[in-house]
Amino acid sequence: MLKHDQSLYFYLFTRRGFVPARTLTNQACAIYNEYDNVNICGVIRLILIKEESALTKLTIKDIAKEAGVSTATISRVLNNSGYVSNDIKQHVMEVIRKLNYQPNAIARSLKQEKSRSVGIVLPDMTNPYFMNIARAIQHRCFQEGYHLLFVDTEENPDKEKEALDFLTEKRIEALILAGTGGNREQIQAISGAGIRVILVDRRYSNLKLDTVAEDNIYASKAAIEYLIEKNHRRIGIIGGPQSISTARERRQGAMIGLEEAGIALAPELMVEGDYTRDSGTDALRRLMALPEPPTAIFSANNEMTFGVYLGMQQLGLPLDSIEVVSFGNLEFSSLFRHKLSVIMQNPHDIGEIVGDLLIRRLGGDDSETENQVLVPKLVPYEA
Amino acid sequence: MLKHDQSLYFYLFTRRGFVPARTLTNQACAIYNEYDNVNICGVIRLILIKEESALTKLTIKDIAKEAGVSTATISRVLNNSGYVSNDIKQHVMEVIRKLNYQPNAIARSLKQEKSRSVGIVLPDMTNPYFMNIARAIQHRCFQEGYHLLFVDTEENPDKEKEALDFLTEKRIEALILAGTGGNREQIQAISGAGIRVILVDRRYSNLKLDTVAEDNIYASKAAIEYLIEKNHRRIGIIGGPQSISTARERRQGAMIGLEEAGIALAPELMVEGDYTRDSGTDALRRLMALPEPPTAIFSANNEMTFGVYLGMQQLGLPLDSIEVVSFGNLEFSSLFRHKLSVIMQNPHDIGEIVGDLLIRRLGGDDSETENQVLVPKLVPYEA
DNA sequence: TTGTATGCGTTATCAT
DNA sequence: ATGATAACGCATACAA
Repeated sequence: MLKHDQSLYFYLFTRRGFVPARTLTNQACAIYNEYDNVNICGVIRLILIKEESALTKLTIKDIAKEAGVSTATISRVLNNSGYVSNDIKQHVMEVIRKLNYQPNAIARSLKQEKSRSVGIVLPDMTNPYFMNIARAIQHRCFQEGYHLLFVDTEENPDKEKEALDFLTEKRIEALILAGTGGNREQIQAISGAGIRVILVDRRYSNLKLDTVAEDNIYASKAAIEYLIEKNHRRIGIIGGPQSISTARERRQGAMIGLEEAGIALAPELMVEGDYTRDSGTDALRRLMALPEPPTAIFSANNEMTFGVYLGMQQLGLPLDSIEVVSFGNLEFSSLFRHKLSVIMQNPHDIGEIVGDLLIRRLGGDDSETENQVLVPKLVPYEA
Repeated sequence: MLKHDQSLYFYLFTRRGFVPARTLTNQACAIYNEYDNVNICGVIRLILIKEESALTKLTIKDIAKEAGVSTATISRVLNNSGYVSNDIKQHVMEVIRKLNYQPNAIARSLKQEKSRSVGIVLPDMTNPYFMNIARAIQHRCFQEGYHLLFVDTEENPDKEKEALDFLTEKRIEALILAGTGGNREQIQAISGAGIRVILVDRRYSNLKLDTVAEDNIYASKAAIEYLIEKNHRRIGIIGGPQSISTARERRQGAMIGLEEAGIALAPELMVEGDYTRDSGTDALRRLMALPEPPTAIFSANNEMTFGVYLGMQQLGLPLDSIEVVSFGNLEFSSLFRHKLSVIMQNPHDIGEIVGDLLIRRLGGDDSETENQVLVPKLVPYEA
């Protein structure tokens, strides 16, 4: 129950006007407590009543009237623009605070023809890799007064198309895209319309767009070299969907590694998954069913690798019976004593680079398209 | 280079008007190729030029002029509202398609006084638990024409406050909140302003708001009972930050479990972490340093549990030397043969329930505040 | 069935 | 230094 001696505020702002809370009778307290039938303390109750109907509904006109000045002046105060005397400024700010006014960002956007929003289109919102990228970007955007409109395409080009339409209707000023591989024309069109597009993680050949991605070819090659150095000769390669650039590059890097070592490519050792867990399990089964199964595996992403281990378990194979090198961070690898080495990616760094580039581009930097490459490190398991 | 016989489209839509691409001379091709100095194939180039400057800049007036009707008619076609003859409708849609017009969602929002946006405030964007919730909600929202404005508070009440201010300025129609525990007044105010608030995962006592959360007390009690049944008597309890409702409830449930079994609460066995990995490692160290260390541990979330295992490794303890029950999904648990049981949470289900409730509320459902509770299941490890 | 005109809440241009 | 007012792009009440 509200007890009047608990009040930290001097006034209750009710529909009947201001009531000095310190002088409230217990009876009055009872009435306010009835108000919405919740038992909460005085401070909260006070604010509950005060805010009611205010927040969100007030316009610059209300403030102007209350402050006895024009809307232009209010606007100038809000934006720190033009001249406005200190007295009036103080007074206006006081009124704004008192009435708890918040400017309408939608109207502002319309007038300024600037949405101050950035679209970010990702293939999987639940994947910490992408969300670590996203978080770093958001952090930077928020600082600069931009906000992110997220859409998850679930690797589906049709959803991606919907997402892109949606975002352009929202008049995003820039687009961050880890694409499905489709919708090239639309992406090109968006870029052509003056919306800055930054590709992240995944490239589009033939599209001249800012890109921040990892050197998949180099890292995959290094992974194969590592396995060869450990005397493996039959290496299973579990690749991803070839519509995605990272999968193509990782496959290519692996092949280069084998080639340079003078090891003939064995087609039966190259299987294509779709970056999902199940496809990893399936790939392992196929590999182990070969007359001469591999002694080591290179897997193009972490989900498939997880599937590989689940597969080993299902087949009754010891988890260290096969040496594995996998792209992507695998949390549990630090707990394993198994033969699992990972190619650590840097989602946070990628996000920061994208964020910086984004802010630069939004700031009007029209210089040549950039192509930033990060080199992920191979982390061998500790024996 | 663009070769004119590669063209799949009949026309190039340039600033000089339509140019039939099939009749382009090689010289003309060279010119177009110079256009932005990118070597791409004819089809993409075509679209590049076509879209340039169009998308995003056109207004309803342009369409009206081009179609020879009034803006009102265009609006009616766009919204399927009011009467409009079939002929005109067809014609207008054709013009829209031809010019690639997309309505300005910002202007529409201002006019309709509906942002069609929903704020979602989460403590950690990189946590798959929350993102699984978010994804289900987003899915539903997208279907219904709403979009989500995400903000990550990083468990910081100050950032949360900023986020809430930001979102109300964007005139969100509803707010989904997994809160830090602070900002009660502001949350109450938002609700009071007619913005529907739905709490998810974490409750706020005294705030009468729709809530969808898990039965942490029940599940924690069950966890303790499970351990007791396995003859553990010294059970370490690693709790989370008590400002967060889930942490309070999990602690309370554990205590109830012990009490009902007639086991005295040993204060030295109850340590408080902060839901982070490091704090889990730290907690384990403290527990194992006791004169009489626990034989089992109940951990209030998955991150801390991971820390616990890292700690065991650091201390040189076998990972199965201590029986553990942990809240939250731990991916690797399915690969472990260790004594790790988990309380599986249902983020996707939570998201779906929130999504349904949200759409109902946005549809004007003003019925009594709802309090939905999901019961997470204890999944014992397989010996 | 279609068109005209007004206003949504701002900002910015022009006066004063 | 401050105020009046015209847009921004769209939806809608009202006229025709």
